[in-house]
Amino acid sequence: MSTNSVDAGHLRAFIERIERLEEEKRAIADDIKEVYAEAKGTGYDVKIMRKIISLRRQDRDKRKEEEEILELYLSALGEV
Amino acid sequence: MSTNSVDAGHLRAFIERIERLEEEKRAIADDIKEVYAEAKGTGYDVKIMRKIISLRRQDRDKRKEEEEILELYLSALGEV
Amino acid sequence: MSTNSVDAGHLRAFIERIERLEEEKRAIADDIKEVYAEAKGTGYDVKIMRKIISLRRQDRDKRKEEEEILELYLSALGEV
Amino acid sequence: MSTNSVDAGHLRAFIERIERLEEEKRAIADDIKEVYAEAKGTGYDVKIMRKIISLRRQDRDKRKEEEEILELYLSALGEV
DNA sequence: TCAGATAAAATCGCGC
DNA sequence: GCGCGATTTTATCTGA
Repeated sequence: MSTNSVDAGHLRAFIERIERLEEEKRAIADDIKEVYAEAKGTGYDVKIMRKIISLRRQDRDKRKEEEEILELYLSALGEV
Repeated sequence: MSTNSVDAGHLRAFIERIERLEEEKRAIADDIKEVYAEAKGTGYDVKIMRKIISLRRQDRDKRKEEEEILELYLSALGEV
Repeated sequence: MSTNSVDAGHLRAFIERIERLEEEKRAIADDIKEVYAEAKGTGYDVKIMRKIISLRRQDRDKRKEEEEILELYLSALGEV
Repeated sequence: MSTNSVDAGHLRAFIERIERLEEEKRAIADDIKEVYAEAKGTGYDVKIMRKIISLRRQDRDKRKEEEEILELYLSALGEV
């Protein structure tokens, strides 16, 4: 009985932590939207901006992956 | 020329702001995942947690919409 | 060779089925628009109608989710 | 008073008609999903299928638009 | 006709 | 690896 109520309190704490984090996430998503709106207001094309950001992210990911592969090679060599 | 470089700089600034915000968003998403993992580690069922959180979110959304429709009703009455 | 042409024919059949279904879907969407237009023509506020419909849909969805979480609870208890 | 109740009944009728149509629309959307699933089950790539369908739709739209422009030209000539 | 809101489709990411 | 839920992107619609 006591165990259950403690557990319930713990579960509630987890859930509220997640909800707070999701709220923060939503706030940031709104900030992003605002920046896009501001950029649009100064004449930039949002669709193009999204493409640029997407390409840059792909570049980063690609570079990171290449580094990881390099690491793998190096550690494999170390084990020879 | 000067105009273009200024504009380009401005666009770059917008893009970097967005990229920073997206990075923050990703960090929070990771935090959320960690909380789920921790809750799972203490024995809670993640699927049920998600459902609970989803239901609570629906409650909030519904309440918000009900307030909005009340506003709509009132403004509609005001126009009679 | 024979295999390819059969497969191509099969793919074509899938695609045409989907296109026909999408056409039906579009027709129904048009019907819905017409009903809204007709309601508007008899003096109803479309925005309010949409809100009402949205709230009713939320009710249904929430009820469905509540049943699902009940299932989850029961199955979780069954595993104790 | 009588007017209001009649109106309410009428509004309810409109809403229920729309809800029925939306239900049909959802059913067709489900059918489409099923066809995709079936195609996937027989080895087709859903992403590619979507591309094909999208391209074919664009073709149709383009052709329709060209026909409309042709109509415009012809009627403009008729008015000369 | 266009912006802003709404809804739909496509994509991504997770848990199982 | 697949289904499913969330997110993001695209298309549609309405009101100014």
